Amino acid sequence: MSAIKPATIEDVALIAGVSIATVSRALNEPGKVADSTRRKVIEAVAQTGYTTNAMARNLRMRKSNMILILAPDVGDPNFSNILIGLETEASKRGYGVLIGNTQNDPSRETDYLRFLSSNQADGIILLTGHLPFGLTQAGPDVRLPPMVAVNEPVPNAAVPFVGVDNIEGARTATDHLISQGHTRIAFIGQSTRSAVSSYREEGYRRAMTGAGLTIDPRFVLEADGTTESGRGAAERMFVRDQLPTAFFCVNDATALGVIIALTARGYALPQDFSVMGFDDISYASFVTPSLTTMKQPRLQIGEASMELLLAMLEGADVQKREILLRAELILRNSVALRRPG
Amino acid sequence: MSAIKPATIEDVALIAGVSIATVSRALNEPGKVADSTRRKVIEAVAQTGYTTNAMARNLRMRKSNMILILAPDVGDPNFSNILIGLETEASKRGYGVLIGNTQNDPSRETDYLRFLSSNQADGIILLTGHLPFGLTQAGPDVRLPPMVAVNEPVPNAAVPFVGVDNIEGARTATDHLISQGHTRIAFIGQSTRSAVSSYREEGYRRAMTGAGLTIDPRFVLEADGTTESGRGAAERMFVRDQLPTAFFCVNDATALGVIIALTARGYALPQDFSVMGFDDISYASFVTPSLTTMKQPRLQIGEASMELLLAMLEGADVQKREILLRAELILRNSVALRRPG
DNA sequence: ATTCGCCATGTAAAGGTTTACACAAGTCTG
DNA sequence: CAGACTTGTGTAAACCTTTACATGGCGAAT
Repeated sequence: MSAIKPATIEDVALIAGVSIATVSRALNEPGKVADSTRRKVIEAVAQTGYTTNAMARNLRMRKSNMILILAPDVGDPNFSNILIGLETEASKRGYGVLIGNTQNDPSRETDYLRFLSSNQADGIILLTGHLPFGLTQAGPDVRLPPMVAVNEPVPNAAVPFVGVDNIEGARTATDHLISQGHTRIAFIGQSTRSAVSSYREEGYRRAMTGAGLTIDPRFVLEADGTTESGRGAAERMFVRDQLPTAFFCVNDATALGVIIALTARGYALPQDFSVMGFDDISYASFVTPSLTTMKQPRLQIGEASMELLLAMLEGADVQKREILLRAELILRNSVALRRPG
Repeated sequence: MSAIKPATIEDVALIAGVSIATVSRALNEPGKVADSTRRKVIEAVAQTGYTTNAMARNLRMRKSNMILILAPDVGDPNFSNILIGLETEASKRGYGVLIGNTQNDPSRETDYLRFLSSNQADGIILLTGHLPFGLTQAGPDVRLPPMVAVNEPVPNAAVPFVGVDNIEGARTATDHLISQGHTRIAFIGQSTRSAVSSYREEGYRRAMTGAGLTIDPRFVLEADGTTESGRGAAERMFVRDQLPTAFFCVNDATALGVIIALTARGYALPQDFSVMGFDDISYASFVTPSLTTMKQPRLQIGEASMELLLAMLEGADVQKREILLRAELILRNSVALRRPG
């Protein structure tokens, strides 16, 4: 019974005894068709096992119902739940999700744009923090395809953004350290090159200032966000004569590096030092001591950004919109009351 | 200069002064066209910024150059590097990768099949360990779409499989414990329901038998592969009068549970007990003690499975092929020499 | 000089939809 | 009861390619 060729709309029309136009309408705009004929069509569809050929539909409608996700590293633990959120929301709305792992390689970024130019994707979710190379190349005045930046905003471009409120989150984190009695609090992170990092530093500064604390400039150290950089920064701290009692790190990976360095020096955590991260990556609860951190609402970030992009595709006129979600304080064991000493 | 409508092959033909057929040939089968006209076409393409409309091509060629990846949980840490491998290989060959997060929900599994039936995907990479619900529904004799099972083989179906050699890997792991002087080695895992687990148990048994060791049946405990189940299994062990000196766990999550249970009971690891995992998940090196385990070659698994699927699509007649890759022993700190006592 | 074959190109069909437009048959309205 | 409007359906164009087949020119072989 399984036909070697899949049934087309014509087969259905023939069986139902109507024209192909009516079949199309019966399926897509049921209201525009008489009840009796609609029933005949439905019956014929069931009989043939017809499914509409998406290629033909897409060609005709100039729309693929497909979204391209560009990420520098699909394996990033920060990425997975965002991806689930993106996919869930897209799927709910009948869209498919196409992934592009760019590794920050300009040629790959450009290559993936072919999905757009060849009409295989309707829009882009951008997790790279910059426009794909092929678009920046085209000059500043080129008309951008529908897209939404997630996690990392795109500098100098009117791209709607969805992400966590880094300033507010960093402030909450720092406030937590302050509430535990800490006053000499270091910030480990890189503010010069990464927008995310500079927002988190800003939150740290506001919390410190807000609490009437002064920031010792020697307590603000560069680290590029890797575990290794966190380790190195903590080491550099120990050439100072005065030490902080707490470290607020730009992200969990950095915090992990700091923990490794402090542990290696024989300190007991969190008794001797408190360490705070940001992100709540998947293994934050498994390190020793388990990491007190700010949890990014990744699922919601994914859902919200896809929702925004689909709204744009469906004509909603989103200009320079920005959606900031709150990070949540996760209390674990790497932060403790400052020792009375 | 940016046309409101993208250029079609007809525009190019007009400018180059040839027919659209020649343009198509110049681009797709350069050998079949005179050098001089090919140059004219290339020139015209550059001038118009033409890119071929993939929808039209796909419609005509009945091929989408798109692969659907079905996974129960895209966020699984085991999944990310496989995904990178899949994507890299696909991209290299000009294919796109579509993801479907099924959460083992039959309705979602069925839903994603629409990508196949509507010609939006040419084949499936299956990480779920079972046929998508919509296909099993269709009866056993239904012609399966091109697909490759990864990580978890599909029972009772002629689906080519790519994954790690679990028997050999588990044997290597157990041999390592034996080489450290252990003789009372427990196996924590679930063999009844999961094929992967039963292979790993088989490897464990072969290693034990091969070394002339007997397996105490009380040392083989059920655990469903979660951290919590590992913790529970370890707890149940302690109602016995005799204890093992080493635990080989079906995966790292389980091993982590065992470590947590042992640590909570006040034991020092690895001095008091050795614990071995399997998988080398991303945070295996961050737990305390860091986990000695078998590393799955995830990148290669991803690449090999995509390679196989694409070969099938391009006509290679792969019947019941199986590609098994070797797991690699990763030495860390959760395994030590058995204490002489 | 005829035939053959090859090469480069053009013509037109096919792929499967959606939808603007046309048309016929009712149903209202005045 | 004529005209206007509504409702349901059909016809055919459009979406943009690829490719089977036809054509014409040209060199080689007979």
